[in-house]
Amino acid sequence: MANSLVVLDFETTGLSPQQGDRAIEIGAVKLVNGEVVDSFQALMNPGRKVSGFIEDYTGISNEMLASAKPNAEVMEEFCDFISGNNLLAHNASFDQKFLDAELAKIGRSYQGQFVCSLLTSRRIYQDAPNHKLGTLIRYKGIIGDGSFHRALYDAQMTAKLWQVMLLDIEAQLGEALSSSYQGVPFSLIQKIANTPKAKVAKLLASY
DNA sequence: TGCCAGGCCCTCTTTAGGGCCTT
Repeated sequence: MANSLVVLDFETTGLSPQQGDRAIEIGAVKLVNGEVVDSFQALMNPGRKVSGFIEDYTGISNEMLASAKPNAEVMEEFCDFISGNNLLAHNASFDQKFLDAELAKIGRSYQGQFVCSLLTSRRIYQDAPNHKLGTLIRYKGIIGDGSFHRALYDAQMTAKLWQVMLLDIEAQLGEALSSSYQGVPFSLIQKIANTPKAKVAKLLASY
C-alpha cells in the first residue's frame, strides 16, 4: 500500500522476550498519507500471571487478562492487520523484538520495515529535555488525556508525534520539495534515524 | 534461590563505561 504505515505499541510482562517475557496488549493505528484510517487494540492472555509492577505500570490487571483471548489468537489477527505496511514504534527495537518473538511462536512473519520515532526525535529535537514519549508529547504541545502505558493510547500519541515530526522535517527541507511532493519519503526517515546527530542538519540541507 | 535485556549513543572512546529508552 502506497505511503501507509502502522504505528504500534506493545504492553508486556517485562523487558525481554529472550528472558521469557510475553506481550499482554497490542495497540496500533494505521496511517495512510499521514491520516489515521484504522486502529487495532487487544489484550491478550499470556498464560501466566503478570507482576504487581506491571499491573501498576500499565493498569492491566491479571483479572483483565484472565478473560482475554490467548496471545496466539490475537497475534494472528494483528499479523493480518499489519500485512503490507511499514511499521513505526517509539523505541522500535523493543516492540520489534516482541513482535518477532510472538509471531515466531505462531509461525507467522511480516514484510514491512521498522522505523523508530525515538531515534528520529533524538536527531530532529536535539533540544528536548529527554526523548521519552510523554515528554515529547508535552514538548510539542500535543493534546492528549495522559493515559500513557496503555497500548492504543501510546500508539495514538506516537502517531500524533510522528505527524508533527513529519511537518517539522518538511519545514527543514523547505524549498527542496517539488510540486509533485507527496510526503516525506520513508527512505528519508530511515536515513535520518541512522545518521549521526551531528550530521543531521547537513543531511537535511543537502536533500 | 537469585538473578534477570539490549540497542543506541556519547565521551574523559575504540583494549570501555555508562546513560537513555522501552515494559
